[in-house]
Amino acid sequence: MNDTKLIDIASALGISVTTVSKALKGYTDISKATRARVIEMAETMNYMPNSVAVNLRTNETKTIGVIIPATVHHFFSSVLNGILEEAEKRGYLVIILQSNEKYELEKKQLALLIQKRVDGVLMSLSNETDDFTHINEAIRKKTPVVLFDKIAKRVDCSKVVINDAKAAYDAVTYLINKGYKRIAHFRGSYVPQNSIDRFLGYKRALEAHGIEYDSKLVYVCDNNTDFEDGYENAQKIMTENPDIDAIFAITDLVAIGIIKYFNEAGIKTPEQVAVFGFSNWFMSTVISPKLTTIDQPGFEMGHQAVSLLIDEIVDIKEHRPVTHQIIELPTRIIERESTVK
Amino acid sequence: MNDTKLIDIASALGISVTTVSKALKGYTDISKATRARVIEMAETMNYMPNSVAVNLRTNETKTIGVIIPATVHHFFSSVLNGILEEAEKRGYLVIILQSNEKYELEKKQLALLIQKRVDGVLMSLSNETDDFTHINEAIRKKTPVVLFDKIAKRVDCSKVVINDAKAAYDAVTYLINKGYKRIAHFRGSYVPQNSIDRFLGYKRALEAHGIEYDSKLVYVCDNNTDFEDGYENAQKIMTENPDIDAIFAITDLVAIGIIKYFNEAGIKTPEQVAVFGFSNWFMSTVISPKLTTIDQPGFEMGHQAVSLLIDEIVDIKEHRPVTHQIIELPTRIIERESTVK
DNA sequence: GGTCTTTTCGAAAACGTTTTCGATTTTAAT
DNA sequence: ATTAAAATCGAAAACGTTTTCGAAAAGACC
Repeated sequence: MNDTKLIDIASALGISVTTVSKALKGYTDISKATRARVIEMAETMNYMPNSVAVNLRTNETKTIGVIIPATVHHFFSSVLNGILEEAEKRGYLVIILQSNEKYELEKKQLALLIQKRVDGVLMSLSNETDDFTHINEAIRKKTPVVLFDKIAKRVDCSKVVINDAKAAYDAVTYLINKGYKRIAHFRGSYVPQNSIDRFLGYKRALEAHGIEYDSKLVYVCDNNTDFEDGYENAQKIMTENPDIDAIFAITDLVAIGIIKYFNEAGIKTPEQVAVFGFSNWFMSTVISPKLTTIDQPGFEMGHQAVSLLIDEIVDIKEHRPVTHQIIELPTRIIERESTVK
Repeated sequence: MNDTKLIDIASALGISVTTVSKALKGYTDISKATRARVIEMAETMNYMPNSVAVNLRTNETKTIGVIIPATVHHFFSSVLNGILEEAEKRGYLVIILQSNEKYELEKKQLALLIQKRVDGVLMSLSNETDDFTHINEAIRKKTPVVLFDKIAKRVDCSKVVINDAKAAYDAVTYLINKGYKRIAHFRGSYVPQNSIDRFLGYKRALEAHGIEYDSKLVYVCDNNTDFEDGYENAQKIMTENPDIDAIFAITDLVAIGIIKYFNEAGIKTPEQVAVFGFSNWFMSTVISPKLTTIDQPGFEMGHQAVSLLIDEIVDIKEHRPVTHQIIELPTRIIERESTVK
């Protein structure tokens, strides 16, 4: 009920709060004897330091903020798990905020986190964000920021990403090597960097292997209900371009929508049309046929992002020079049934 | 870089910090004129109150803690979204912790949150938790706790739940009415209340409709990898009890594991064996056949839990008597393909 | 102009720690 | 025994607010 404070221990022992504080924190100018007494008394009185007071005095909160653009789902839930695990390991708490892909909200939330005196913030940008002064402002105020997944190249801070263009290039190259020739792409909307990069990777892979790029084979999935998008566009493409033999989808969810339509329409996967996903979401092993996809290491991304951030926090604290790193996590092709005849 | 504080505004204006503070907080004993000057100066100096100092002085942090037992996935991601949305709306930040179904961790994390001086905590219990003194202790220390989903009946606090027993009863009754006679149950482990209640609902529905309960038809899924559990137990039950005609699974994920095995083994769903899930997880519409399930309103649950918690926080703050409520959210059967021949 | 009320402001304490710096005591050295 | 060095402790300031309470100034009234 009534928390015990330093002064309670002090008066119970007839010594000063200074001595109690020092004893508890292991200062060397306290005798073994009194330290032992303090520690024991602290235990019996069930003392727990008041974090808020400590925060005020030490000017650090052992808390980091996280801003993610979308609802906690699929890929971001993996990232979040990685973040939570690593933060816990390093003794930090994490405050989560969702910007819902809105720039204004993202900006407001970042300000809120700084006001809360978090020691650093992790963020993945909203689709709308094309002005980065709020982030630069945070960095200028000595609140370290590290960006992950949806980043801004122009912001000078640490980042952890995958190479979307390369991953997409690899995927399409894989399909070409497997003998597929008329490869469609179900892309995302036009703004986010990921969507653009994956599209570019697709296009370059085609061109690099002497296959002419045909814009009619690119369908846009931008309803934010990836699954439905995949389903409907699959239906559409099979009437408009029935001669395709493979689809590279921007997301596993889109791919699963495609497969579902194919299953219902009696279109054989991969015999008639192969399907390639992106992310290696858990469900891709459950669907039939199992989905070939790109493994996007969300958990690892969360891990690394926290690690980078906390390293920077302690560097700043100890007045060491900070160095910004860009970690590019490797992706790899997970070959399953949806592309092997 | 260097944040402006009250004293900066004060000295810029040649007045006291007291006056500045009061002006900013709308105290009535400050003249219109000086208030205007203060507010303007605060704006131009870009003043933002130091939350930590405010927290210390006011003894509240406008922050709530959330402890969930499992990794942010499936059902809990919906709850989390509901929590985040409602907390944002009411001006609270949220700190997330995962207990990984471990009692010791849950206990430690609760203590951590209290030490951090969160204004309240939301928790869903770990599977291991059968001692509730840590929770009672928190409540005794005037940190309100509200339990959701995986609750303990014996703890005196607000709760938001579904009626697991009734939902399960309804599900099994539905199966019986559909003509299924030999209905198995894939249950969860023995400790969590949900698991118990769903099992009891299953058993009661059988008995209420003149079907003898057969303990051999109950399989336990307690590996925390629900999907695999479903898959393996499906394999097992078809050799041990090949005469079943339906399975009521404790979770959509278990159900999906079952369906996956059936699909691979050539067992027709629902013709040979019907499958009934629980939660109405998004993926249940993607699997073939689409899964009949119970809709469990996770998002709404998060909403209500936050609402209850914050109401209690302000009641305590204003010294009003607190009243504990138990909100039971309605569930409903979502009929899909896995149970209709 | 004097009294009384209202308006407007600020000094100071408080929240619970941490840390500097000096004071006192003990031990070591001669 | 004297002095120097080491060990042990505590007073006080500081972190940035909020809020109480009293004081001063201004306005109202006769």
